[in-house]
Amino acid sequence: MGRAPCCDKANVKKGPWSSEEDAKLKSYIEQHGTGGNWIALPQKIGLKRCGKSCRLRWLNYLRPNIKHGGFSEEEDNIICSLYISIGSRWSIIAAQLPGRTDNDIKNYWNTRLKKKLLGKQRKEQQHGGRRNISSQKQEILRKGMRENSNYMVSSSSSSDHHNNNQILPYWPHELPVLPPIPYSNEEPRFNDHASIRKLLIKLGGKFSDDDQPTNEVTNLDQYPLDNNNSMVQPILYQQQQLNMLSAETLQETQYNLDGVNVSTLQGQSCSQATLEQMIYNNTQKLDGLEFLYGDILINNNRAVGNSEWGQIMNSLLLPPVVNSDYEGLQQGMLQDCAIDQLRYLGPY
DNA sequence: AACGCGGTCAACCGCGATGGT
DNA sequence: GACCATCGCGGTTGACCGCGT
Repeated sequence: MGRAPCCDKANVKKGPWSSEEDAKLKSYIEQHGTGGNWIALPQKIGLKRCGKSCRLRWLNYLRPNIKHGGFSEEEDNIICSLYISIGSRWSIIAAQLPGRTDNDIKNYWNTRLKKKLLGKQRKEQQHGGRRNISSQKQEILRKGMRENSNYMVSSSSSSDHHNNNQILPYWPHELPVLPPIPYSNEEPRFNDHASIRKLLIKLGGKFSDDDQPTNEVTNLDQYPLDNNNSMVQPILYQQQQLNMLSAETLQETQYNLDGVNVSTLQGQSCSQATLEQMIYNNTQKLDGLEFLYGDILINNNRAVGNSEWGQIMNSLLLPPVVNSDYEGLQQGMLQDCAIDQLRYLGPY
C-alpha cells in the first residue's frame, strides 16, 4: 500500500503560478500567516493548488527579501566552502546566505558552479595541473614546517574561537563554520558529491578565475601544519571547526555517527570508552571520509572512471604517499578527534 | 523563418523526519 | 509504541528562452 497523496491530485492545478494566484497567496500569508498548516491553506483562500506547492511558492518566490540571481564571488566561495564541509545540504547552505533559497542555490550549483569548477580544472590541466598542485602542496608543507611548528592539538580547545577564525581568512566571521562530516557513499563514483567535494578541496575550495598569484589562501592553506605529520591536519581542522560549532547548529544539522545523533549525546552521561568505541567503529568504514585525508585514501582507492568526472579526478591524483603506519596513525587521529569532540559536547 | 540544441530555473515528486493523538 | 498528518529536504523534470545553423 502506497502513501496517501497529500492532496486530491485531480482537483489541483499544476505548473507555473499566475500573478492572481501569487497575489492571493501573498496577501493571505501577510495578513494571517500560514496558520501552521500548509495543506489546509489553499482551501482557505480558494486556490486550486497543493499545500506543498503553496509552501514552495511562498518560500522560493513570494517571501519578502528574496534575492534572485546575481551571485557574488563571495557567495560562490561560501557555497563552495560549505559544500566541501557538509555536501549537498542546500537548506543549511541557504541559511548562511540571507535572501537565498535552497532551491536557488541548488540550481545555481547544478547549472553554473559545477561547470565553473570544470572549467577551472581544465585550466589547471592546461598549465600542468597535476604537477602544479603537487608542487604547490610541497611548498605549503615547507611553509608549514617553518611557520607552524608550534601548532598543537590542544590549540583546538573551544576557547580558541578567535584564533581559529584566523585560519579561515575568507570565511565571513558572522557565519557559523560547519565541520566536514562523515559522508557515506556505498559505492563511491566520480560524479557523486564526495568526488566533487574532493575536487573542490584540491582546487582550494574557491572558484576565483583569477590566475594571478594572490594572497588568498587555499583550503590546503587553511589546514595549519604540524611539523610531525602533515596528514594530521585535515583532522585537526575538522576538530577546530567542530569546536567552533554552536550547540544550536549541531542540533539543527544533526550529524550522525552510525545512526546515533551527535546532538543527542549532549548532556548525557556516557562512558568515554563507549563513545570512543562508537566513533571509532564509525570511522572504520571510511566511506566518504576519504576526503578528510586528502590524497592518502584517493591514492589507496584508485579507481578508473570513464566519466568526465572520472577523468578529472584521475588527472588530479598524486603519487602515492608512503606511510607504513598509516592505519595506526589514522586510528589514533580519529580517536583523538573523537575525544576532542566529546569534550566539546559535554561532560562524560 | 524554422529548427535544433543547450542552459536556466520554477515546480514537482518522493521520502525521511517530526509532532500530535 | 503505533499510527497518521504534515513538514522539509534533495533530486529530478519539463517549460521556456536564447543562440547558432
